[in-house]
Parts: sequence; structure tokens; C-alpha cells
Amino acid sequence: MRDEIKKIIFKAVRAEAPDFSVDISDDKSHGDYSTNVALILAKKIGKNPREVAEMIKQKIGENKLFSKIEIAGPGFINFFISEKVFLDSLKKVDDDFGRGKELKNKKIIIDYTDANLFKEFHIGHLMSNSVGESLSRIFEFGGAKVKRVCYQSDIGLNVAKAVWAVIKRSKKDGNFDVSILPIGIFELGQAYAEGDLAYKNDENDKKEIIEINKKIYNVDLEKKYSTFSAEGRYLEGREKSLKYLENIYKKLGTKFDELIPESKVVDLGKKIVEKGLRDGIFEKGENGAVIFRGERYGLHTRVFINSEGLPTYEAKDLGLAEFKYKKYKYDRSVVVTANEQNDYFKVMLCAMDKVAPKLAERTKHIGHGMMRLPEGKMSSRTGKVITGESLIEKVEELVKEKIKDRELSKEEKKEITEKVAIGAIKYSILKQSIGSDIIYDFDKSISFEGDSGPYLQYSYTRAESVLRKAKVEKIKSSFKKIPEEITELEKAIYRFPEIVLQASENYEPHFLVLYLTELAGIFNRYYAKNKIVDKGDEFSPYKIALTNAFATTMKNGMKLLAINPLEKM
RNA sequence: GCCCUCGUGGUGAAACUGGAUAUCACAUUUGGCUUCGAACCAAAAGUCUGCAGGUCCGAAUCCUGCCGAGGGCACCA
Repeated sequence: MRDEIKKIIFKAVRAEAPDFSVDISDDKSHGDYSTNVALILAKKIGKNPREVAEMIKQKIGENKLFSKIEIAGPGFINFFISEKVFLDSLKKVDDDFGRGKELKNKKIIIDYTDANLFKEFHIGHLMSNSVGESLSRIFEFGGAKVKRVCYQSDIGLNVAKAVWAVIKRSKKDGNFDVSILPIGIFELGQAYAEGDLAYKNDENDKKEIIEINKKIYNVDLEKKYSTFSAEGRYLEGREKSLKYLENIYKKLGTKFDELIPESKVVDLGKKIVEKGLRDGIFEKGENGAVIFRGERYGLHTRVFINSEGLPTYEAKDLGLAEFKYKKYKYDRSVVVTANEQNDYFKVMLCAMDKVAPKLAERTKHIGHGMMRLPEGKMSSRTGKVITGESLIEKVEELVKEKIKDRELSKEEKKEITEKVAIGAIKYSILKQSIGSDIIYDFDKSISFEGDSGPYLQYSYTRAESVLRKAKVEKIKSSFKKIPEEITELEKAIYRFPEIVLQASENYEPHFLVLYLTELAGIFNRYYAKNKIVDKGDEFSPYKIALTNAFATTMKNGMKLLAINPLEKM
């Protein structure tokens, strides 16, 4: 509708059209949509805005889309949409309602979660996953072909540190002790912290870790190694980590098309940098490291190949981009990480722009906010983290407590517990704009009331419950008899496709969250005021149709957030 | 020291990217389940947007300067 109105205005003002906006009015008395075109145009041609608005209004004349056009305030033009428009759209609501075409035939590869093998899955990964999964679904709904990938670190100094500690722990008096095998995944997180500490504090340990790092770089994943070798320990831990992560992804509703291990892009990245070095894009710095002078572009210098001759994260990222492109020939590549990497990405993308401009052009980095503890930053280096799992478990406990007296089967309770908990967490992450941090305060950030995941789920469930009752009472939905005046609910449902588009264009799921929360509120108010299933009411079939449209819209929207709709809760 | 974010009722956020009377939720106070699910609804009170200037018909949003918080700045990812 917004575009429709824009077109109409364009037609009315001809070539004079300046850059103007058409907005959804937030105040009912200002109509459904409003535009500032007259204000901007007036400035340009030096006339009174209200006069200009009047002129435009005359030119638009009659249009069956609008029931009324008004000029208000300093010169806004307010459009009142005719009820027929809302009702026509209401009739079309189905599982595809909201589906767009703006990304039709576009191939998008999206990279998110990026958990590390040999480290625990912490809240940051949970955030990246929620954001990435939601964006993926939004892009798909907009018509894109989406490939979900997860770039997982399975190599590099961080891994070497963990492996070093694991080796140390599985030794007794200098020899490997079989009884200490195998290592649990929880120990891996601790192993990393331990290895990191040793790396900093002990020169000898540091040397050993660097040795291990080199060995890991040369591991052949297809080959078998002795369980007692560094390579063997490494492969075992790798296997365990992968399984552990797979479970979590499943619970969160993500199915990756491909898990790309860091080790796969190492050589590719190194080659790109070496070529760039010959072309003068990179240069040799102190100690023979290959660096990129970001200062030339207002950024900072970063090391791409370290003095040991090993590619760093930056080189690997170049390799990763090429790897992805070779495989998927994407039109757009989206990378979701925490915002602490924003500056890093600027430099890396700047370098990429020099060595592979086509890829850099198509790449978009999204830095999501970080989950912070009230007392400061979480760090896996110090072992001070909240794991994703422990958070989910904690929330599940609360849900269990809430539904313990409900008459539900054991299976139902299990499903509800899990889905409500995940929904609550996802909501709390997605409700604000992507870049801003969340202060992790357990009681406040994960809520079941008001602005919350369960609020959405509850409203949907309630609507479903009403529809079930309608079936029992044998009242069928119908648009034959429509009340004189339509309500806010019809209008709100109508807006859904525009909101989806807005979320897609801005890479911002929170627009959707805000909208769905409002939609749920409108339905709940409607529900409180109206008896929907009522044999004595001639409008009952229409109310049921409206409830049905609401439920479908809600379901479509929740799916885009990867929050599960529930029949019962 | 340099660079990048951000500062909005007591708390957490929003403001459709420069628009109309700054929204929403939590918490607080009050009212509503013999009637389709009260994880709900209704009502009250509470912010003129860190501070000081500037641009504009119009600023939470843009510019300048302070104050405060967070992040990043060569061999971690």
C-alpha cells in the first residue's frame, strides 16, 4: 500500500517529485497512512506547504482505495484507506500471507552461530543463531534461495590451547593414561581456559602450544592417528564437539546446509594473501608477518599471515568468502557475528575489496549486540561464561513450574516446556534492534508476561482454542455478513506483508517482533470485548473468519522468528 | 592516545531513518474469571530524550563541544 500511495503521489506531482516518505500513521485521527511530500515540495518551490498539499489533493482526486484524504498540521496529507481494501486482503490470508517477491531468484548465503569446536556454546552463539535463523527465514519468505552455513573454528591457536590442556590432563607421570580418556565436552571449555592461561604465563608451555598448533594445521581429516598423539586427541575432541553442537542447533530450529570447518579454508586464504602480497596489496611487516595497512583507508593495520607463516582469522575469512562463492555463486553473502568484530570486519572487507572486489561488494556484515553480565563482559578465556544450554535449562524450569497443574500428557508437557522456553529466549534477543547489547538479567530479560515470547504464543493458542470451539459448535467461518464497522484487528492484519518487507530490507527482525506484539495485543483486546463463538450472533461466522486470519498471520510471523506456535500451552 | 557504537519515565526497550501530542512492556496503585484459555483485559500515575550550543517550517534522530558507558586498535577468533 505504501508503494501504491507513493506511485499515486508521483503521478500527481509529476517530475517535481522530491525525496518524500509515506508512513503508517501512529495516530488513528491521522488516517492510516500519511505523507510529508507537500512539506518538502513547498520548500523546494517556495510556497506555503498547506497550499501545496491542497494542490496535490486536488490532483489525486477520487480514488477507490481511499475513503478520505485530509490535510492536517503543517501540511501533511493523511490517507484513510477504505474498508473494502482491508476486507479484500483479509479474505486472502493463508499460509503464504506475507510472502514477498523482492528477493525472488536471489541466492543468499548466510553465515551465523559460528560456534567453536573446543569451546562451549555460550550465550553469544545463541544470539547469533537467533538473529541469523530469523533473517534466513525472512529472506526465504521474501523469495530468496537461502543457504545456511556455519563457519566453525576447528583450528588455530585457540584450538591448540585446548588440545594442549587435554593432552596434559590425559597424562600421568609423563605417559598417557587410558583411564582418563575419553574427554567430555564440558572439559573442553575448561581446557581452553587452562591452555590460554598457560600460554600467557609459561614460555615453555607457550612453545608446546605453538608446536601443537602447527601439527593441527597439518592434520588430514581422513587419516587415522594414534589416540595418544596430539592429532588423535584433536580428532576425538572434534568429533565430540560436532555432535554436541548438532543437538543444540536442532533444538533451536536451525538446520545448516553446510558446516564449514575453518581448516577447510586455510590454504585458500593463504594463497589469496600471497597473491595479494605480490600485487602490492599486502606488505611484509615486522618479523616477516604479512599485513594489510588499513591506515591508508582510515582503518587500522591487521596481520593476515603471522610470523610463523600461518594464516590468521583475516586470511581465513578471505578464503572463506571464496570457498562460499565457488560453491554457491551467491548474489549476497551475509555474515552474522557479535558487534565486537565490527571494526575487524571493516578492515577485512576493505582488504577483500582489493583482492576480490566482486565478493566484497556482495558481502554484508551484521554485528549483533552482546549479552553482558551486570558485572561486565563474559569471557571464555577466564571461563566466566553462561552456556547456552544452562540458560535454556533455567528457563525450562520456570515453564515447568508454570504448567505443572495443567491437564496435559507427559509428551505435551515436554514439548510445551521446550518450545515456550526457546520462544521466550528468542523473543528477548530479537525484540530489540540487532546492534544493541542486552544486559543479562535473568529475571527481567526472560519474561512470560507482557512483551514476551509466551505472550505471542499464548495469543495464538487462545485463538486456536476459540476455533476449536467453533468447530464443536458447528459454526463455519464466512464473510457473508460483515459488521458495519471494521476494527483495528483487520487493519493490523493487513499491515503484515509490509512489516515483513521492512524487516527484510533493513535486516531487522525486531520490526516483526514489535508488530506481532502489537497484533497479539489487538487480538486480546478484541477477544475481551467480543464473544466470537456465539450461535445467537449473526456476525459470529465473520468473527470466526477474522480469528482464523489472525491465527494464520500470527503463525506466519512467529515462524519467521523461529518461535514455535502451539496448539496448547 | 586514536577509531567505532551508544546515552530516552524507577527498570528494559521503541520511535517506520528529519515529521504531528515521544510509544510499549515490566514494576507501582486500582478494577475485572459461575460467561470462547486471567501467561489475559481495563484504568491511574510516571519521560519534554546525558549537558550546552547550532542547522531547519520541524530534531531523540543531523553538525560542534563537553560529560558518562561499552567495544576495537600486528601476529586470538
